[in-house]
Amino acid sequence: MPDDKEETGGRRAGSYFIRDIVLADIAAGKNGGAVRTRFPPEPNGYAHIGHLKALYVDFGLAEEFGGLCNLRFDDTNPEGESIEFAEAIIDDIRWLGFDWGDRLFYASDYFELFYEFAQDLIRDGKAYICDLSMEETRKYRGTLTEPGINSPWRDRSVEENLELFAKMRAGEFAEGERVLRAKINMASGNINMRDPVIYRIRREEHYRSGNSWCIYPMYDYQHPLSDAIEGITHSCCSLEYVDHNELYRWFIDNVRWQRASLQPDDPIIPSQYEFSRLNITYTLMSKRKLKRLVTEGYVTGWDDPRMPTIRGLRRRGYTPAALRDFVARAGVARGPTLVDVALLEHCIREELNRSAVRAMAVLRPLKIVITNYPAGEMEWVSLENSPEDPAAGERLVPFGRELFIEQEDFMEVPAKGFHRLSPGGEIRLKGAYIIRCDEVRKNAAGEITELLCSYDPETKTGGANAGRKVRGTSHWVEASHSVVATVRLYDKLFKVADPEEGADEGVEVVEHLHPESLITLTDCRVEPMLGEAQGEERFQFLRQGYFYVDHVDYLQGKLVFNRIVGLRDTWAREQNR
RNA sequence: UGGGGCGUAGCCAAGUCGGUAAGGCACGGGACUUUGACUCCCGCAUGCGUAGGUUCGAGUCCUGCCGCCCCAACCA
Repeated sequence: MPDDKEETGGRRAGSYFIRDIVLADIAAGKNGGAVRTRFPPEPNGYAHIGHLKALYVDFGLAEEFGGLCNLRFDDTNPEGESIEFAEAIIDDIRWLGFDWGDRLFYASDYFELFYEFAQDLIRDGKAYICDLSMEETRKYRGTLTEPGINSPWRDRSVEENLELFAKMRAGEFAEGERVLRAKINMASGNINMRDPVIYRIRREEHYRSGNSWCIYPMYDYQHPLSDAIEGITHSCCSLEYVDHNELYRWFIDNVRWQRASLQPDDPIIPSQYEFSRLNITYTLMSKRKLKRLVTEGYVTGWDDPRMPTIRGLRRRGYTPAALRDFVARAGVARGPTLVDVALLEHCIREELNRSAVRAMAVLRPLKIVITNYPAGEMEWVSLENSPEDPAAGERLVPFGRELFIEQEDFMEVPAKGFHRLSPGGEIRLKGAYIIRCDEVRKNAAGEITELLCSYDPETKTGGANAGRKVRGTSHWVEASHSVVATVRLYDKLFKVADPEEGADEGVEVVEHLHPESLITLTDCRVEPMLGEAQGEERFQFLRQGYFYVDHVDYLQGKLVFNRIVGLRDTWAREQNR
C-alpha cells in the first residue's frame, strides 16, 4: 500500500469515503480482498473534465490498492453511439495517463449473455413481456406520490413469455410494440422498482453489433450484470444513481449470472457506490449545451481551448498531472459541489512554475530606442531559464539599440503605484540594463510611436553597478532578432459563475458567453529561442503567464502560443478595486 | 403529497468510541524579489442549517422544524 500521501491532521490527503469503504472491505476480506473497478463511458460524445472525477475514483482506487480498472463502453443504446466517439474517449483517457492494460470491454459484447440471463429471469417468473404502449406504461407506473398498478400482462405464462421474447429478438414486432419488464413491485416508493423495462425494441444499426440485434438491454439491467461478468467489486457512479442502487442489487440477487463470472465457484459480488458530480464555476458541463456551442460556431470545435472537454483542455495546454491534481484536491463526497475554477488554475500554475522554461515575449509591442547605445552594435546577455530550477541552465538573449517593451509598461502620466516606465523615469530591463525614458515620440494622431531612452552601462546584470535599485523590472525583446508570433489570450468562456443560470426562466447559455474569451494577437514579438519552439512545449512568458505551443496549429506549420493561464497579478487586482 | 440524497468559513472538504472545529483554494496583511510572479511568515468558523433535549462535556447521540438536490425515458 502506498504511503506517499501527505499526512494531514492524522488523515491522508486524498482520502474519501469510498476509499474508506474499500479499505474496510479489504480488511474484512470481502470478495477475497480484491479491488476491481471500471470506467464506463457511453461512446456518444467527448469526455470532459466532469468525467475526470470518475476516472480519478475508478482508476485511482485500483491503482492505490493494487487492483484493476477496466475500461468498458456502456454501449447498449445504438442511438448516437459511434466508433469515432469511442476512439476519441480512448485517446483522451490514455493522454490523461490512465491504464487499463488489455481490459478494454464493451457491454455490447455481452448481448448474448444478457439475452440468456433474461430468459432465466422469465423462467424464474421474474420477468414478463408487456404489451402496454409507452403512454399506457407511464400511466400504470403511477406518480411520485401515488403507487402504480400492475400491468394486465404481468401474469403471462412462462412459456408465452419465452415465446414472445424470442419473437421480439427475431424482429417480429415493431418498435415500441412490446418490452420485457422485471416483475418487482408496482407500489414501491422507489419508482425504479415499479417493474422497470429491461429490454426494448430498437431498429437502429449499432456501431459494433450492426443489425444482429433489434432488442437492446436497458442500463439498469445491463450495468450490474456487466459488472458481475467482469468481477467488479466496487462500481462507482454519480449521485443521480442512488435511487437505482436498489434495482442494481435486485438484478445482482435475482439474475443467474454466476456461470458467466470470471470465477464461477466463488463469484465476486459487485456493489454500487455513489459520489457527487464535479461542477466548476464558469464552466459548462452539459454535453447537450456544449454541443450547441460547437454546432452553432460559438467555439471552433470540441477541441477549442476554451472547451471543458479533455481535448479542449489539452489544446489549451493543461497537463494530465495538473488535471489529476485538481480532481484530487476538489475531493470526493456526496454533497452538491461547485468548485472554484481558481483551484484548477492554481494547479496548473503550481506545476508550470516548477517546470516551465521562462522566456520573454512582448505581446503588445512599443518600440524604444536606446539613444546612447552605439548604433550597429549588439551584445548577448545571459538569462536564467528557470529561477525554480538552476539545473535548467541559462540562455543568451540579444540586446541592442532598438527594443520592444510592453505597451502597458509605459504610462505617460503614471497612475498612483505604477512601478514602470514613464517620462524621466527608470526601469530595469530584465537581465540587462537600467534605462531612463527621455522623450516620447507621437504621430499626427497623438499616438505614441516610440520612446527615446538612455541606458546606464554600469548597471548591467552582474556588472559593477548591477545592484542599483529601481522601482520595476520589465521584459523586453531586441527588435532585429525578434520573431513575430501569434498569441491567443484565452479567458473564461462565460461571464457568470453558473453558465446555466436562469435556464429555468428560458435564459440561453449563449447569453452568458464572455465576449472576450479569446483575443488573438498577431503582432507579438518574442525572443529568438521561442521561434524554435516545438508543438506541445510550455513556457512561462515572464510577467505574462503560461503558454502552450498549440499542437494542432503546429502540425499545420503555424507557431501559435495559447495562453493557458495568466500569472497571479496583484497589481491588476489593486487597479480593479 | 411518495422515495432517496445532502446541509461544517466566499469555494471545496476532514472530523474515529461524544472530549472542546484538519487541510487546500480564495481573500487580507507583512518579509523577500532584476518576473507587481515564486517562496516565506501572519490573519481568516466561541462556530458546524435551525430550535430544543440527553450529558460534566454535542459538529458528533435524540426529537421537531427549515432549506437545497435527484427520481415518474422503451436514455445512460
